[in-house]
Amino acid sequence: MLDLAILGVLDQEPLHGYELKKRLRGLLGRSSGASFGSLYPALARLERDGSVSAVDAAPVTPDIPATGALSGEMAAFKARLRPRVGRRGSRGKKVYDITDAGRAQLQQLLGDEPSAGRTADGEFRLRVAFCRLLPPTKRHSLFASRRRQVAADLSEAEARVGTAEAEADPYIRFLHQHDVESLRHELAWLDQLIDHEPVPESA
Amino acid sequence: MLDLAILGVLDQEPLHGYELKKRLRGLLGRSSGASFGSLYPALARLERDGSVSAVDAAPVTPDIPATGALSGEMAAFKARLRPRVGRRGSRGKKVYDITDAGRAQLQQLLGDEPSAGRTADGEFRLRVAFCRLLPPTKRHSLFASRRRQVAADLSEAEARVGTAEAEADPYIRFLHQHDVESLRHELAWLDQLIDHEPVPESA
DNA sequence: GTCATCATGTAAGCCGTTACATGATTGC
DNA sequence: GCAATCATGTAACGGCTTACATGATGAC
Repeated sequence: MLDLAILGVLDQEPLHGYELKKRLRGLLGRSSGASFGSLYPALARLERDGSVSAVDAAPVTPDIPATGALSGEMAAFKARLRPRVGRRGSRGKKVYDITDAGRAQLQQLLGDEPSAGRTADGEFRLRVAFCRLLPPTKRHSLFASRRRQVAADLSEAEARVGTAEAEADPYIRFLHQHDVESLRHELAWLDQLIDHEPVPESA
Repeated sequence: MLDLAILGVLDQEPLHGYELKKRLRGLLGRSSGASFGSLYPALARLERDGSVSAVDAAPVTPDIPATGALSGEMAAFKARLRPRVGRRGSRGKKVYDITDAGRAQLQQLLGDEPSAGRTADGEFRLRVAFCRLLPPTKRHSLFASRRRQVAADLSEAEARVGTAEAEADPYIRFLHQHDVESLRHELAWLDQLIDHEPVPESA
């Protein structure tokens, strides 16, 4: 799943690991911010497999041709001149870019049916995030399948409200109530997503 | 975390593993339904540690004294007589009950501060579910700390809406929009929880 | 009698977190 | 110069899932 996330993000824009991690946090959405301990090994592996290629970010400033021995000081000088541009000195950073093989792998990861049952929460997020890469049919079936799952979960959750233990304990009741509301909200959101799609005639 | 869940559930009622798993599914809420592969070893460990005690559910029917060699058939016979009482034949089931040591451990697990950062989603659920076991002060600080976290997450999520990538891709936009709404909803829910509490004068 | 469900367990292996180790850059 | 942040990695360890193995019970 990390592979999917990495390839999907790099497909938009080449990035180095540290920056990638920040993007991933936004995508995987709180809770699961892939840690360095998993991210870097994953990048290394993807590089070995040829799915991404790493280039050591330019050790000299790109704008000005190297002036011999001064280039190092020049970089520092320039950095001091424009402190808030966001572009920090780039020595030592490894910028990763997706390769054709990587794009193929990404397509394959996205295409693989989520094996029927219970697609992990985070995985669905990812698939939605990279929806643009999917053909409309797959997109639709992704949403539909998720909708079924959420609807089923909602039924279960509704059944739990009004149970003996829910009646007895106000905190449990709060919990179940929140579950129901969240699921209803997610269902409505999914319907929005589905309605937004240009419906494919053949499902 | 599994320990916490198991002890908390058993604190309400002795159960065998299979039934326990079902309860756990309701508590941990979709996604994470502890599997047998983790549940049974956990129960075994808790038993070794003396936190729970297991009794093999009565191998002979309790109502009728064992009639020698016939007891086995008797159980089957009785089960056939009342098929829908819910009490199924109980041969081989191990019913686990929490011990005093277990209750102490449960209190300790609940009492341990969630170490500041990012209490996993599921852990918060559990702590809420077992709130009744907490003194009001701890309860309040649990809610307050969670509220801070969610509020922070909400800020981040709001910041992501209207970003370049969000503008470019409708699916990303949907995702971020949903994040914001969900977090707002959770915040409102937390406020309900907090308001519901008899406010302790000294925080 | 056979199939689904109930019920309990073991073993292998993935996946990821935590902790550790290192070093450049920048702000003060 | 010093601390904070940026940046990249390694190693150990842990927990959970998956798959496997087994058997009783109940419905049809």
